[in-house]
Amino acid sequence: MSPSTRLTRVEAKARTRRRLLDAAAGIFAEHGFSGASVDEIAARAGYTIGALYTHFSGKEELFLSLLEEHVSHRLRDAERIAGDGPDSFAAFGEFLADVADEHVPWSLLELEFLRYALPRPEVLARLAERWRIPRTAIARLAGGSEEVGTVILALFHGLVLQRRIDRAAVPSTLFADALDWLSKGIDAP
Amino acid sequence: MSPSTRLTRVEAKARTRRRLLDAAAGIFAEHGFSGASVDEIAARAGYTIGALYTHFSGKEELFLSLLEEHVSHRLRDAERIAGDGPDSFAAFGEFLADVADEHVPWSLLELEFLRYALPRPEVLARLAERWRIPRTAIARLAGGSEEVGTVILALFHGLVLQRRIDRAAVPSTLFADALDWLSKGIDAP
DNA sequence: GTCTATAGCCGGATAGAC
DNA sequence: GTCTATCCGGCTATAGAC
Repeated sequence: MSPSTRLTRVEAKARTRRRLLDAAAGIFAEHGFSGASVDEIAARAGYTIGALYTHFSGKEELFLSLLEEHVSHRLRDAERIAGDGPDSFAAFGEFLADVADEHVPWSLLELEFLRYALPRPEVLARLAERWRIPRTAIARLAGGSEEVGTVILALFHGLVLQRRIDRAAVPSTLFADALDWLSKGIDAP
Repeated sequence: MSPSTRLTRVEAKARTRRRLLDAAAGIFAEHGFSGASVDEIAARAGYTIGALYTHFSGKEELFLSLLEEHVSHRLRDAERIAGDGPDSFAAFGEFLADVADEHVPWSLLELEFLRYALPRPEVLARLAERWRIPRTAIARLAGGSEEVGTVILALFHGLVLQRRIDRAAVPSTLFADALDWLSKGIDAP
C-alpha cells in the first residue's frame, strides 16, 4: 500500500507532463512539427494552452523532449535486434516490412527535423550521430561493411516513403526481395 | 526582324508565369513548402500577390507545376545518359552521384509536400502519379521490372538524405556501388 | 495548477480599381 | 495583367482570475 492515495505535487506535475508529451507525440505524428498546434496538443491531453505553458516553454521544447525519448527507445531496439545474432537477409527483410508502416510518422518527422537542423551545425552533428547507430547495427546484423548498412538504411527509408505515397507500388514483400537482390544479384535464381 | 518588339499577350503571360515559377523554386528551396509565403514569391519575381493569383490557383498549384518540371528535366537527363551505352547500371550510378547534391532541396521538399498531401486524397493521387513516372522510366533504363525501379528510386532518395546528414557516411561512389551490388550481389568480384 | 480571454502577428486568398 | 486594400482564419504566447 502506498502511504497515500493522493499524489504529491511532484507526482501530479510529472503526470501532467507525461500526458502532454503523449498527446504531443500523437499530434506531431499526424500533423508534423510546424503543422501541430499547441492548442490541439493541450486539448488532447485534457488540458488547455495555459496549463501546457506552465510545463513547457513552448512547442520547440515539447518536440525536443519527445525526440530525445524516441532516440533512446530506438537505440534499445537496435541493440536488441543486433543481439539476436547473425540472421539471414530474408529474416531481416521480414522484420523491416513489419516495422515499416509503424515507422512512417517518425520517418516524416525526422526529415522535417533535418530541415530544422540544416542551418544549425551542432544540431546536425547530433543528428548524424543518431543515424550512425542504426547504420552500424544493421551492418553488423547483415555481416557487411558500414557502407552496406548505409545502403540498407537508404533502402528502408526510401521504400517506407514510397509505400506511404502509393501503397500498391511497394508490396510488403519488396523489403525482403530488395535485400535478396542486394545479397545475390537481381538475376539470381 | 520580328513583326513587333512588343510581346503578344500570350508571350507576356508566359514570361510572367516563368518568372513566378523561378522565384518560387528559390523560395521553396530555402524555406520549404509551408515556410514559403506566396507574398515573398511574388515579390522576388517582381510582382505582387494579386498578379500571382491570376496565373496560379495558389501555392499548391505553384508547387505541383515546379515538381512536374523537375521530374521531367531529370528524366530527360537520365535518358540521355542511358542512351550512351549498353552498360546502363554503371553509367546510371555515376549519373545519380552527379545529381545527388543538386537534388537535396527537392528531396526535402518532396517529403514535406508528402505530409501536406497525406490528408488530401486527390493531391496524394497526383503525387503518386508523379512518382510513377521516374519509377517506370528507371525500370526501363535498368532493364528490370517496375519493382526494380521502385528499389532504385528508394536507394537514391535514401542515400541523398543520408549524404545530407553525414557527407562522410555516403561517398559519391556509393551510388554506383549500390547499383552494382543490386545487379550482381554484394559478394560478387 | 489550471482556467478563460485576448493580444499580437502572419499567411493565404479575394475584390475591385486602374 | 497588375495593383492596392482587405478579409478571414489560425497560430503562439501571455495575463490574470480562480
